[in-house]
Amino acid sequence: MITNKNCIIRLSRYKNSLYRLQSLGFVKVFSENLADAVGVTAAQVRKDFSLFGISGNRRGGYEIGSLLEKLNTILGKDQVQKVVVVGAGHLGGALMRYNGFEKEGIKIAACFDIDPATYDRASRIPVLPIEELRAFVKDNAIRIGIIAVPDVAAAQVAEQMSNAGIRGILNFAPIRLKVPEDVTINNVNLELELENLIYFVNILNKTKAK
Amino acid sequence: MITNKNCIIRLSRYKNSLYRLQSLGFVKVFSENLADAVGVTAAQVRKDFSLFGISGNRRGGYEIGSLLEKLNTILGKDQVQKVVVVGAGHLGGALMRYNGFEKEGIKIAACFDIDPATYDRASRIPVLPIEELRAFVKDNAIRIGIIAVPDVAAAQVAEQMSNAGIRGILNFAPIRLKVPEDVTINNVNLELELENLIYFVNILNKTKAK
DNA sequence: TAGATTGTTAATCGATTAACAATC
DNA sequence: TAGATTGTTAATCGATTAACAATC
Repeated sequence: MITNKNCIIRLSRYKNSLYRLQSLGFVKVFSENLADAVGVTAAQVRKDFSLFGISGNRRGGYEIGSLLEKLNTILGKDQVQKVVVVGAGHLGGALMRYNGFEKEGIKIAACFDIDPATYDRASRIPVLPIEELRAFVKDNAIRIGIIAVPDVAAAQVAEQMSNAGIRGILNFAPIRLKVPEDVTINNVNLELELENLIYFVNILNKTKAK
Repeated sequence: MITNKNCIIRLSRYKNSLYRLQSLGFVKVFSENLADAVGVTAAQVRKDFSLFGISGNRRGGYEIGSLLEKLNTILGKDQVQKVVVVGAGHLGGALMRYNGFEKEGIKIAACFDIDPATYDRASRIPVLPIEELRAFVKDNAIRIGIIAVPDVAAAQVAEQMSNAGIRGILNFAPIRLKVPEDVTINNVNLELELENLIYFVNILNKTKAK
């Protein structure tokens, strides 16, 4: 329905800010407050909400509890989301051990690799042969996968994921993946992010020097 | 001068595609070719170039070699960029061992942490006490830092970086950092990326079900 | 009621694209 | 020259913001 990525990212931010406000004891919030907390305009907040049919109370603002419920439903946070990681290298390992996902209702169900030395079925998060990806994804109704393999292997992994039934891919490999159009890809390209920072640091430095 | 992040990201993509084309033996390229390779329109390519005063040859397109030179200068790739990492945990460790940075001319010069158990001055990339950050950054004229610490520590690290003279921060902690306006921040928020994927997977699924 | 805030429409802004004169 | 491609202006598109009538 709504396909603007920035808008959805803002919904996530509203949600996070609302939890903070709630933990501070607030029960209601005005678009103005929330806008300040997230760093957007009040009009943006109201517009975003109206896009999703979320309405408040003219004069009384929004009730945080019910607002959070609606946002959580929209964002699919009403159930734990299971994801798989492919690539048990340094990055894959870091992701498996990262505990920030849990509190967001995201669970890494398993990791897959081609190297038998990495396999570990007894681990809290099992590391399995890539050949088992398809069956595992089907059996566990997984729809999200994370690609944490070297760039030369990424295209093939994306295809395997797509064939297995995965419909959303978080890709850490610095290459552009081709997938069917019903598969969504979010890229995290660290080289690109750093290169970008370098540019802005350089021009701001030059501008100052003038 | 130009402050549109998307535009700079496209320059990086042009650069990467041009290297590929060059390695295939091409010497010249038309805006149309490059646009296809990167997935934008030919008008976008020409517009981006003209924004940076890059001109080609009417009728003859652009000469890849000199184009790459100009892009590399704009993107600061004419010299190795040294960066520091703060946080020697799983993510920091993965970044230190990631070898994709080197071929992009990005060198992690050192890592810093508060936990003495992580310190290792003899390592290829030394792991040092956070107290030494400031001196190290000054001595090595570092301007880019990566935050790979838990979210509760991120704000303080950002301030230490900023005070030490760092002007660009790649932040992996899922919180919004406040820094002086001459410091550029790029955020990599994995929870947000996954949450975003979940949304799009869910709605595409629902749309199909209709 | 009077006053404040929402919900939505219209205006603005910025980025992308189309079109075409300039020109190699 | 004739033809193809650039460089740039104008048109389009989409997203953000301002404004204000509706209303609690």
